Amino acid sequence: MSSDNQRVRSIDPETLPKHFAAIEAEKRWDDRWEAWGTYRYDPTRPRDETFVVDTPPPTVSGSLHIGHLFSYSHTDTVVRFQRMRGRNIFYPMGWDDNGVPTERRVQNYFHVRCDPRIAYEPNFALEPATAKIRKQRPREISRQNFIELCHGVTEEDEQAFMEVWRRTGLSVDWTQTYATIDDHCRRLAQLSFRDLFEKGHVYNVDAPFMWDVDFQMALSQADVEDRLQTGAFYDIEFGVDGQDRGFAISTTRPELLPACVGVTAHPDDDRYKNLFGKHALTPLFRVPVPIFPSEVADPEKGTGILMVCTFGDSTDVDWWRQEGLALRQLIGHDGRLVSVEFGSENFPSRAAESANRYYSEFVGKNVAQARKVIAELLRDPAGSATGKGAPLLGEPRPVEHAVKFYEKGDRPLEFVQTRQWFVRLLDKKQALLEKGEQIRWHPDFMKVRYRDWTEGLKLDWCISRQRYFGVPIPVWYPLDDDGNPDYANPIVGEREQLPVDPMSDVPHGYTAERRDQPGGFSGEPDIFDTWFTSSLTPQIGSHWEIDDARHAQLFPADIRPQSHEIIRTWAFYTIAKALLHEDQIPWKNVLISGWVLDPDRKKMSKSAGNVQTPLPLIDQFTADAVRYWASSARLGTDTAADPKIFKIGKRLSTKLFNAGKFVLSQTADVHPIVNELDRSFIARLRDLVERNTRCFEDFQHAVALQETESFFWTHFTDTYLELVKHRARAEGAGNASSRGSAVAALRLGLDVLLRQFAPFLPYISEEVWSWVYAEERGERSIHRAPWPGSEDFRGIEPPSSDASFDVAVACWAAINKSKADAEVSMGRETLRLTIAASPKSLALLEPVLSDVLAAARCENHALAGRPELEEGVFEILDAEFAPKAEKAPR
RNA sequence: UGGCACGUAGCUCAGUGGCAGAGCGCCGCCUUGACACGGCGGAGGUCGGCGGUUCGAAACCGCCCGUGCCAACCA
Repeated sequence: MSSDNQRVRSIDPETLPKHFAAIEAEKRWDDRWEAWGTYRYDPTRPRDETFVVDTPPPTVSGSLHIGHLFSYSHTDTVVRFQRMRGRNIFYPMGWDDNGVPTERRVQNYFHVRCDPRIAYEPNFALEPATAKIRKQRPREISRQNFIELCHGVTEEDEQAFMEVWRRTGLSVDWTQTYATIDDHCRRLAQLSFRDLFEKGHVYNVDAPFMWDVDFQMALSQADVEDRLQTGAFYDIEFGVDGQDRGFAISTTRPELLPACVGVTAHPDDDRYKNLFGKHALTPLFRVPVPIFPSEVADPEKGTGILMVCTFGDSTDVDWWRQEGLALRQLIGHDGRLVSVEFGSENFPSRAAESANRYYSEFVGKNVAQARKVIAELLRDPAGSATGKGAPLLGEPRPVEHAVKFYEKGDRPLEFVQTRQWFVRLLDKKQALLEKGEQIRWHPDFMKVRYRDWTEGLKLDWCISRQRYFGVPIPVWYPLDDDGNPDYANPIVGEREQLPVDPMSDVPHGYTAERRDQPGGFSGEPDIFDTWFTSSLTPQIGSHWEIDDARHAQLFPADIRPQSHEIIRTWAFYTIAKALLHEDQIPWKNVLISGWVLDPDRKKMSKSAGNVQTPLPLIDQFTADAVRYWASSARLGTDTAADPKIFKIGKRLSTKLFNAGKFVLSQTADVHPIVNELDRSFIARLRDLVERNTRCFEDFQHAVALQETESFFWTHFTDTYLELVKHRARAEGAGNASSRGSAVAALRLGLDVLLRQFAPFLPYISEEVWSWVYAEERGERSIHRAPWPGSEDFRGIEPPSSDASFDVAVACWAAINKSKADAEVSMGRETLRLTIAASPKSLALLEPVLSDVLAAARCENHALAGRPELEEGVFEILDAEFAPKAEKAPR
């Protein structure tokens, strides 16, 4: 070797540890990436170079589980690919701390209750409640002070969450972090409300609406789920007012009998036709109620005729509206029956005295208790509306039926008349559906969930919640001279004034003294539905209404990753907001990750008690290994948390470590890639890169991982590397070219494969990259290195035959099989053998034969043409292997 | 009740019209100089069932069965 030739940069394998010390390396790289600003967003670069992620803000009360890690890993894989393609990545993290879970935690932790009427107390601080304090009544504090306590508690959680994300290797730009309760987000949410108000998309109305009696708050359609419950049909005999006859209705809610306001049956039902226009008389309470026909009544169900109450379900509300029925609200906000006076104007009765006697047994009871009471009373013949015996006919018949519940609630919803704020959506279904079509959904079929939900929308979006920890609705109401609020003319906070808390801040044009005074103003005590803020995450990142230039850079986002169970909430509301504010789509692509299942294929969830937390898994298997498992799942596919898969990932990263050690410890002169086998390997590598690039562009990361892993194992370590390792080590002046070609191809192979793996296995790929490539390529982090492309293969001649690589591998495998059959090690020297194959195959073998023979350690060989053998098939004849050496020379 | 997805080797899953695949597990062998946290070789499948389209179906169509999810079913 002449001394003026340039040597490749190599490592001394002795300087590397025997095994990859993952935990140490993960920490080291996390620190360096942070110090280097590897994942920092650059606001000076143009939009078309920027890739924007609308990150899901995890709820910070509670803890992250492996399902979070799963879907966030998918996002990170996409992001790392795009970064290597040169895109300027905007990848923030958000914390969702609004909502009921945080509220409950703070109430318990400090033993406090929020009362929004109380004034803010500056410099307020509390210690966690002691046992002694807990025995006293909870301390009542202002909303702003309550929010500050929530902040304190959530900050600890945020730190813990950030630690998990860092150890997962998420390439988040932590300088862009937001929290849904912080000033910025409250301002954005209130700006959103103001914009919707100005555009006429929001309204408030006092009307019956879905209500959870435990949380004592209104709900939106998306908060509600059906649960199958066992109930019972009660057949109850009603009288006909002024006549001596009766009929039987069927109901599952007999306790609402005192709230009965009407009776209805199908207009074509011959049994009841003659009753329409007359009045029925309820048993026990003897209230006359109108009997009217309704198409909605099902003659097949129950007795075919039913009572309409205030309010058993949403159909009752419809009838109440359509028929102009009376309103007899018995169920209070707390779910207990309120006191009423039969014989009064709104509760007429033909027997007020007995009605009040009966009803006195209901007052203060909850629904379940009231049902028991009425079940007994209905057995009393004295209560009959017809005088023909007990009102209850027969025994209640058990029935399974769907009942609406708040998804976080324990008792069925009631319909209660309250004043709430709404966003008008029902008139915008078509536009919402069109926006859904403009967004690309991955996998595509998830779009159906959005479409079904949107088409099935029955109610406008109720956005007011009777809670404290959240974003206040920025509204005050003028009070007239009698002190009554003018809800039709609310005062909305001015843009520059936001964020405001109307319970402590004062509207423009008023002074604080005029709060709750006649002629003054009154603040809205409610807060927004948590989705009202969460639906703005793209705008929160882009600083909509605050920084127009930044908004133009970052909106709409490129991707929205999320899970499928919140398509009807988070995705739906975000699309709605972008539509209402700017007639835009909020993002170009939605990436839906599946659920993580436990080893028994059950959904992993807190309520099921089968959750796994990420850190122990990372400690045990390494972050790369856990990410490998996550990345191996396609979008939308539910996936079991399987230790077997983590182990495969760990094995892969070990293999990369070892292969890297081998390849980069080879020494040789810098030399072009010229040998046939080397060129055919590089041609294969080039195909891989092209396929993977297409996969990533189409969000098929799992396919890219599978392809890369399979190539790495099947075409690199198990074959190519074994076939050329002898040539790569061959000393001697005559070997400089072939040796240099082998080393160059090995190094290019490793280089490209590391970069193919980098989005999935950020730590091990960075580690191996740092040994040589970082300096050699002038890119200190692989995660900022360019994604491989044609420039990596420039100047390398294609192989003379596309088949060279396969032929070499097939021939070598045939020799290996003969060794396996002879039960000798693969490394055993082969004294002689005959390679039989078709003449064509032998011709193809010729340019790579020397590498095959070297790998087989074969000293003497013969070739035998066998036209009958299929092309590419090799048979080994007359193989003779050296006897086992006593001991290896080294 | 409707919609969507899924059903392929013992397990976990790839495979969108052309010879049924991978990893794990299993069996046998090999300590070779990157790696025993390794390597080589092997066994193992009627692709849920039935019918259809096609020269050809695991794949496309229809029906059925099973599993999961979503939505509905509230008198």
